[in-house]
Amino acid sequence: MRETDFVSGFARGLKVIEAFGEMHQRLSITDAAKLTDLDRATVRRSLLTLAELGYADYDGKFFTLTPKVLRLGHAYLAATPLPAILQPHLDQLSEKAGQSASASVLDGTEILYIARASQRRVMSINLTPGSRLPAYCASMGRVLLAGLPEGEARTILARTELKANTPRTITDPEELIAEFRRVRAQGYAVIDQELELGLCSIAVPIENDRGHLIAAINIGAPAAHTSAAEMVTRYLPLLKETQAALRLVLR
Amino acid sequence: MRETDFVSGFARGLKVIEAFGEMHQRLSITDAAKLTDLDRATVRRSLLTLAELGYADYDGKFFTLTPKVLRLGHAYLAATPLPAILQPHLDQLSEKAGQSASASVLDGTEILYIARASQRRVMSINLTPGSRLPAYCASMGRVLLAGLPEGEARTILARTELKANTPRTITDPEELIAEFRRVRAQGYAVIDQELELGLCSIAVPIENDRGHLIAAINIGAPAAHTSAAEMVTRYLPLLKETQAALRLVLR
DNA sequence: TGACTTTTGTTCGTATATCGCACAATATCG
DNA sequence: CGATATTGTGCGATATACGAACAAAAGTCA
Repeated sequence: MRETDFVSGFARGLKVIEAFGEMHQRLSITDAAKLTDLDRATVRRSLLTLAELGYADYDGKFFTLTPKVLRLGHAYLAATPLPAILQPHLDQLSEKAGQSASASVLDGTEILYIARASQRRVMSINLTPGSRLPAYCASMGRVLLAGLPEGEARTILARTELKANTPRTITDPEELIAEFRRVRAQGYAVIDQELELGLCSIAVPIENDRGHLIAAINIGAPAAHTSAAEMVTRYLPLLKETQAALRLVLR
Repeated sequence: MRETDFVSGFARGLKVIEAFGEMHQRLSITDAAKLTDLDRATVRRSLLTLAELGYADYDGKFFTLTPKVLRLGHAYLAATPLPAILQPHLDQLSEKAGQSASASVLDGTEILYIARASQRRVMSINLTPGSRLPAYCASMGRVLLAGLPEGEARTILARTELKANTPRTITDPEELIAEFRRVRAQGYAVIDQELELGLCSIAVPIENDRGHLIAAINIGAPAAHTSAAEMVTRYLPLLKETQAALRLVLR
């Protein structure tokens, strides 16, 4: 690609949109400039453009995103067949297990939920398609990272802020790499309250008919209800069953 | 706003992202140019920019969006407090009713799901936050349109493609306006299989403590399970209860 | 309160990058 | 293989980004 085939104004604008997130529903021009590391004048133009197009509101001081930006993200969910294919399988799985079932893909250092069948809400976090969690401490993340060449997994870990969400969280890169090997060998990953106290989950990889890893699915359950050890005996067969069914329909 | 405060390269790029959707998971440069009505060279630069940034994949012929674009849309869901505030109320509502409960806002001619507590999947369509439905034939859409000044509602209807999804769908603008008046008077809207055969739903408006309409919530149920008439007696009290609870916590 | 400092928003001229056109190259198909 | 459609490229005209300077608030402290 040539230098001139890159629209930097567009790239800058996308960076500005991403500056809104988690902790930043309202951004002043200066806030956004700091977060994006762009010039204030440039950020201002991007924000005014967003406002003009209806993607943002402006009260003269702060900018806020409008629901219209969901059109952008949703273009993916609507356009890609994967979530739609997975959904009914997750529904079935969730029903049989009596617990929430989800599917995710890897995006950088995070896993990204692309479909979910939720039973009762047990986590403090509200997960929906589009939600993200750090890969290193999530069961689906372990499975997805384990499916990568070890060098790539290391690179991703190096870029991750490995923080201990609970006392049980593994934060040592070497320990994680060892865990990935175990996951690869046994074909599933179990997380015992590493993300949130009281929450266990088990995940298996989803491959297409050519054996290429494309996603992961999991079942999450309250630790009070199912111990980490029980997760395997109780839910692994169901996950394997879904995994096998999906391998046949995914190209 | 001055002419020069608008970054057209950014606006064009966003238009290109939106070209992906529903029926368009894979777009060639020419496809995208036709859909966006932009010059091929321009679209090509935008697409290559998206690919360079990891928002799209390019196989030399077709572009596809990657999950990364969900970051953009999700910036809204993560940044705005409304979905997070609504979610637990919808969970409760859904549990009490034993049916799916959702919340949406109006975006142009469509309603946009911002939160959802789903029970079993009864619709052929898979709805998640970010999903859209035409406003004129959805219960929440009726409520949201009924909350607008009649002139605005007419304008939106004029921009809508009023198609009969089922034999029961109301497609006559005047009939719809009359229905909006009824909805406004009675404080709720019922849809009897206008969107999809076999599906009924009932919606109420959600106002903040200043009485300003900001969203709508609904309950959907299979027509086989609950007739349209039963929807009111069975679910309206629950919806009213949630509506009252939300009025107290929304500013 | 009022003068001073700091932060934030806006404007402007200019160097530079992007747009869109026309043409060239390549792929697709009968 | 020729016809048609699609994609890639060079170039002049135009629009945008940059950085600094200015204006306007907001904060600070005596």
